[in-house]
Amino acid sequence: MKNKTHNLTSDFTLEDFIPYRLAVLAKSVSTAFSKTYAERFGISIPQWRVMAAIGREPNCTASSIVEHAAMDKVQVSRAVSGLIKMDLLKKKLDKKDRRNAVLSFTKQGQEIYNQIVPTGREFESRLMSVMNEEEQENIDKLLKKLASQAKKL
Amino acid sequence: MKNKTHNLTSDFTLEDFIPYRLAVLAKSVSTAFSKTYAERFGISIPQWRVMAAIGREPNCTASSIVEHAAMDKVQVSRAVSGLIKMDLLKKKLDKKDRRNAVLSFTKQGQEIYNQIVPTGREFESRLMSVMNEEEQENIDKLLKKLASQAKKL
DNA sequence: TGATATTAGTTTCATTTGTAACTAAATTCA
DNA sequence: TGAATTTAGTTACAAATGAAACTAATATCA
Repeated sequence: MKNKTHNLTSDFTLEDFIPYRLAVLAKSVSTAFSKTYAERFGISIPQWRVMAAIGREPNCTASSIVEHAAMDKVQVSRAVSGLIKMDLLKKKLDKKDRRNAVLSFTKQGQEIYNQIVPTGREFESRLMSVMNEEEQENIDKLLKKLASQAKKL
Repeated sequence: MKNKTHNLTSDFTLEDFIPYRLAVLAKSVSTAFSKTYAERFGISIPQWRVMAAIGREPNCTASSIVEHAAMDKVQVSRAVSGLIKMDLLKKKLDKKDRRNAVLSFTKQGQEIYNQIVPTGREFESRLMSVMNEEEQENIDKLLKKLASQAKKL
């Protein structure tokens, strides 16, 4: 590992800077991944997340998606309304508390979800295929550490 | 490591999905990092990258920034023009080839750069402080592998 | 030479995203 | 009860981003 203890501005290299590297990597992964489904299914990245969240927890509310998909309520609202227009989702008001809207797949939406998940898994496994088992365990652990630390900063 | 070999959609969890985890982590790191300089210096993330690139290679052109900062030419153009308005950068046309504009810091810009780099280093080292030396070497190596693989997908 | 293509960078316009204000329903509690 | 607050979700407006068209300068080569 390079010595990174400096007092001045000498030798500062963007390419080695972790926040920059994470941003570039995440963007490159997201872009490549979205190409595996964007034109095929006509959905965006936030819509993919919403589909995944509903697949995991059918009949959930938008608030539950906010909690599980790292999106704010505006993003969820927009993604959901797009998916409803595409007839992939339906929503019905909870009779007990009419603020809550319960979300579920339409028949079509369920079919697309069933195709989307294996596509995602395959992409992930191709991405991870450059690492052996031990390395995969390591990256899992290290990303967790970083994520937890990032939230504190 | 969890078994991720499935045929169907059972047990698909967004929280465990690497493309998602990278996106969430990168965003959380970027947001936290930009808070260390955004209001203090009044610059945006793309502007930070441009400052870093020029600090590394003074008197470079916008095209050189495109190559070293993972930004497209529109982003660079906009960031540069903002920094010029703020009087942190100046640009002069190359007499030999008047398409090229050579970029350099103003006195003010150099001063801000001199503060910005230690701030970035400090942020990075706080972020990385949750990992020991070996783990830091590992994450460096694994992010490189992932970045290289992502470009191929 | 001069028509065509390439390169550097900017501008324009459409889409996306973020922030704040808003509606509607339910809850709290004096 | 009923006024004030909270919660769920939407809408509206501003700022950021992306894609494509554009300007200006240089290079290519018939």
